Parts: sequence; structure tokens; C-alpha cells
Amino acid sequence: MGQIVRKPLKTYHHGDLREALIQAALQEVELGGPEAISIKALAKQLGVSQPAPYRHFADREALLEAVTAEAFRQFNVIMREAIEQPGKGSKLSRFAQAALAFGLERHGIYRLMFASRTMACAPKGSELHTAAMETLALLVESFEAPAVGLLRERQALKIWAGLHGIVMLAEQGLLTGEAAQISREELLDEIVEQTKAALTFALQAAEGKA
Amino acid sequence: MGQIVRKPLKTYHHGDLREALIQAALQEVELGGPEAISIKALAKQLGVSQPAPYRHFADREALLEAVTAEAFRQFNVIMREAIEQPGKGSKLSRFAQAALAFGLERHGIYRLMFASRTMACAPKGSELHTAAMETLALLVESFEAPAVGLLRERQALKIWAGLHGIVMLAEQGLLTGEAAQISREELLDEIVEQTKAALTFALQAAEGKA
DNA sequence: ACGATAATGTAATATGCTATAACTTAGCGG
DNA sequence: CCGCTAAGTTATAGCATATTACATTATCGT
Repeated sequence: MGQIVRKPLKTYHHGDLREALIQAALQEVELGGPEAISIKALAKQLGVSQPAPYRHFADREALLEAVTAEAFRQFNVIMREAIEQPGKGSKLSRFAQAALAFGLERHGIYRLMFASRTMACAPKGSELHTAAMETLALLVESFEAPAVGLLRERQALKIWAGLHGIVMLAEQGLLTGEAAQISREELLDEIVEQTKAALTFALQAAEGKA
Repeated sequence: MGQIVRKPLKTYHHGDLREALIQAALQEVELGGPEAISIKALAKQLGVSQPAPYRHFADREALLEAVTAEAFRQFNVIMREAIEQPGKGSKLSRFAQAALAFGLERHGIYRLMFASRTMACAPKGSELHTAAMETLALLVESFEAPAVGLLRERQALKIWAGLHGIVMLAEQGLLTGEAAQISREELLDEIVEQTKAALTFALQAAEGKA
């Protein structure tokens, strides 16, 4: 994670300003969320003039989009690890717990990924949208269940939604009150389990018909 | 919903600038989300000088907080109506569907309420936090189930989380693919139903023990 | 009524960020 | 070695936040 500042101490060209901007921006977002990134501040931090970033990104939005895409790629790596390295619980549960941990620990980045306008504006074929859809694919893949296709995907979406809701509500201080006694992790695991059960039930019902 | 601009056509004092700012801001947020509100633009729109709003709000953040609180109050009214007016499905289902509709239709405001830093920064006793907690109380109240206290609240949180996740993911274009064939409303109702079932099951288990 | 005072609004201005335009430097291919 | 292009620089326009000092209106006690 070494930060790229400059290669020699004073070259005219930076070396890889584009990448350096993305990495520095990621760090900023981690601390202060999407609204914390400032082209000017990043340029200063990297030792270049304010307009230099505009050589690589049309505007602030474009930078944000690139940063978000990178965030998704990093997220996907972590999720894949969670699935593949054997550990406590099912693949599905491990995916869910890892995502929850990411969402709580690195909430600035999480918000950029799942709660900013950037994603909403990303066109369907874009680098960003693609990376995001891969995340969902990973989740579905982690669903070890005797069902494929739409039925499984539907259950995956329920878990996905629940997971997302827990992260956001927790960070907004809306999981307080008596409910605070329930750990987020437990709550998520209950959702995972009950959804698995719902799938099993649906399959039995389908079998009964056939 | 008539917009307060000025009472006579040219008085020095506005009349109720504070309230007018909140209402105008709400409208802006509805269209363009939280980042769309600009003190300057609002002042111009209401026919006062740029610094005038600062008489009523310390800074932009303070305005946002007041707007968010107002949004929660409006939201709570709508949710209460949904619960109390008899209609399709259980109270719980009606609450959930109404919230989903609100989240999708008025997504700018929804994001302000549930996905901005404003809420995360609101201290516990604040007007804003209070209004938000009341929403949660309404949800729990709508849960017509033979269980009270922690167990019921835990189920309510699951639904709350799932609901929230669906709204956000849908708006971010992450409910696409084959999954798009499943309507958001159906998906939410499945979550509601399976969570009710989970509660029933938990109660039976507890009874078995006793 | 009247005058002090608080509440509210205005004008002028400092500061900071985005973004563009015109110019400069460095590296690379013919 | 020359010229082209990529990448960076300085200068500047434009816009939004926020503060300061000043002006106007409303209110309330006497």
C-alpha cells in the first residue's frame, strides 16, 4: 500500500499520476467518505499542480467513478478470499460476515460503493457497473444450495439486501435501543439462516408439486 | 404544499424564512439528492440575500439536519397512515410496502435520510435522531405478533434492514440481471413473510422449552 | 405612544474548490 | 535530430460557503 508520490524528487512528469490519484483518493474516502475528496487537496498531496489531475479525469465525478471501481475490485478480492478460505460457517455465511466487517470498518469506502450517486449514474456496460455485478455474482456463487437459477438468485438478493441494510443502519446509529443488545453479526447470521430455510422450503414445495 | 416566497411583494423581513428554506430545500433534495442543495441558490429562489439563511442555520450542515428531521416527520406520517388505514396485507406488510414506495419514488429524500453523513453525525438526543427512532418504533408497533420485547424487535430489524437494502440496491442498478424479473415488492414481501415465520418458529421453540 | 433592544436582512468581502485556457517540458518515433 | 504528443504548469474565471460590519423592522416595557 506504499503511496506513490514521485519517483525521483523532482521530475516534471509524475510517473503514474492517474494511479496515484486513485490510491490517494481511496485513502481520503476511507476517512471522510465520498464528499471528502478534493481534486485540489489530492494534487497538493501528490506534489503536482491543481489542474494536473484533469489530464487524467474529465472532472471530479470521473475520478470518483474510477475510485469506486477500484474499491469494488478490492472488495471482490476480499470476498473471494472469504469464500475460498475454509473457516467458520458456510461459504455464504463467511461472505456475509466479511462484507459486514468491510462495511463497518471501511465505511467511507462502503458508502462510496453503495450509497453515493456515483454508482447510480454508472451506465450499464461501464467498468464500474461490471465490477459491481461481479460482486453479486460472487455472492450467488457462494450460495451452496441444491438450487440454481432464479430461485437461488432471489434468496441471494434477500441476503444482499439485509446485509446492506444492517451496515447502513448500524453506521447511522439506527440500530440502537434495546435492539443494540443484538450483535450485528448475529442478526446477519439469522438472516442468512432463515433465508436458507426459506429456500429449502420452496424447493420442497416445488418437489411436492412435481 | 404552497411555497412560501414572501408575504407582501417587498417587505424587509421575509416572514418565515427558516421554514421556507426547509421546504425549498426538501424540494431540491427530492430532485437532486442531498448534494443538490445550495444555500446561495435557495436564498436567490426565496428572494433574499445569500447570507440571510445563516441567520437561521449555522452552516449548510445545520440546514441539512433540519431538512432531514422534517423529512423523517413527513415519512412517519405516511407510515402511520399506511399502518392505520386498513388495506392489503398485514400492518407490517403495509408499512414495508409504503416505505419501499417512498424510497423508490422520493429517492433523493430517502438518501438524505438513510444514506448521508448527516444522520451519522446526529447526536443521540437531537431532534433528528428522535424523529428517526420514532420511525423504528412505528415499524415495531406494526408487527402484530404474539411476541413482545427483544424478540419482536429483532425481527423488525431484519425487515428494516432488508427493506433498506432493496431500496438502495434497486436505485443503484444492482438489482438487475435475471434477478430483475423478481419485483422489488414481491421480494420485500417474501422477506416479511419469512421473518414472520422465523418469529413463529422461535416462539414455538421457546414454548417447547418452558 | 415611545424608545431601547433583539431579531432579521443586506452589502461587501475573504477563502476555497472546480474547471478551462494558454503555455511549457519531456520523452519517443521516424 | 526534429517534431509530435503526453503530461504538467501558470494564470484565471466562476461559483459556493461563510464572516463581518451595517441597516431595518419588530417587540416590549414603561
